[in-house]
Amino acid sequence: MATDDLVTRILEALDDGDPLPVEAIHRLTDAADVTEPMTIAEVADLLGISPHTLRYYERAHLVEVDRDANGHRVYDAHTVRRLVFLTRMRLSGMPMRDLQHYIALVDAGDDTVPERLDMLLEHRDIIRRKMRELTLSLVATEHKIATYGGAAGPDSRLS
Amino acid sequence: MATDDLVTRILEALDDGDPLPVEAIHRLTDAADVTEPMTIAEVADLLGISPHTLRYYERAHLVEVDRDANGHRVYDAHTVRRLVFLTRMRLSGMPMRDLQHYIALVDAGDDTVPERLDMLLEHRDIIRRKMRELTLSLVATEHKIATYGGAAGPDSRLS
DNA sequence: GTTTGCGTTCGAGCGCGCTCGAACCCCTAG
DNA sequence: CTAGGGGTTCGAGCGCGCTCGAACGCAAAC
Repeated sequence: MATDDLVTRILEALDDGDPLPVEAIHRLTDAADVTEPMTIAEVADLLGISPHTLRYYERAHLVEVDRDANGHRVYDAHTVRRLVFLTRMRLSGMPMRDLQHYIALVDAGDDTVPERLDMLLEHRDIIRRKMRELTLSLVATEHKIATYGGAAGPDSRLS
Repeated sequence: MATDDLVTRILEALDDGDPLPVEAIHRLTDAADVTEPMTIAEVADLLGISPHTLRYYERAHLVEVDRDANGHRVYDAHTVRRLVFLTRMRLSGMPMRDLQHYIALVDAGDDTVPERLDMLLEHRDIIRRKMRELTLSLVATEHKIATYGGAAGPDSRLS
């Protein structure tokens, strides 16, 4: 139900033409139902990042990952969910430093929930700000496209 | 009139709560009426970047800037407008490489308009994609905020 | 039995976009 | 006269987030 709600809101938010939100939505929903342990290649594929990066995240103490008898990494559902979260935060620009801090708080127990909440609120504002900046750039870009595409008027040499 | 149109569309686009689009809109509109030559400090201030970065952009051949009798940079309206454009493109993630290419095309004359248009179209798509990614991250972040803020349920230890 | 493929660890390297420091110059104010 | 403030050039350095290569291990396929 929570997932349904999420997807609904996402679909509402994606009012523009839809080149490829599909993959992203898959990442969101599919990841939620992960139940089987996964290999590094599978997780990398799911998240759209490289195995190198996954190992790097582990070295950075963002996740702990068990090994099988051969010493190969085994990603359980909990770890995968954390990685989905981390990947999304990275994608929206949260620095590694902050994620390391956040994860340290998570691992430190429930007492740190207020601070985590603060971080999330701040990050939410940062995302909103970025979206505003992008909107501005988008409008400017579209304006320039219209200028070039329509009448290549006196503005054409401005930039 | 073009500016009015732009601002109108920007205001429409900014439907969310408005912490600080003001400064950005100022950058857009104010920059359009630049008529006096400016110093490097003034331009840096206008664009919200450092004089160091402005010199760096010049070294990278994104702009050419005249000097006064003392060898100090003098930014004319044309150059400032180009820098406004460049800054916006940088802010929306266009790499230096691409901007260098774009500017080379601009300086190469009108024959390159189609290629420039292609670049702009591609960049527009990239911006849209980024906005979709940000939307997803925003929804996820808000969801987590709601979870933490409301009932710190069984999800609280997930991440 | 050897090749192929996927994994491991470790440390080094890289590309990007600035960012800075040093040494210098010129103008103006006190 | 001198001190301060803002500018100049040049090259080097940095922080970030990966990204890669080397050397190795194990296991299934031929």
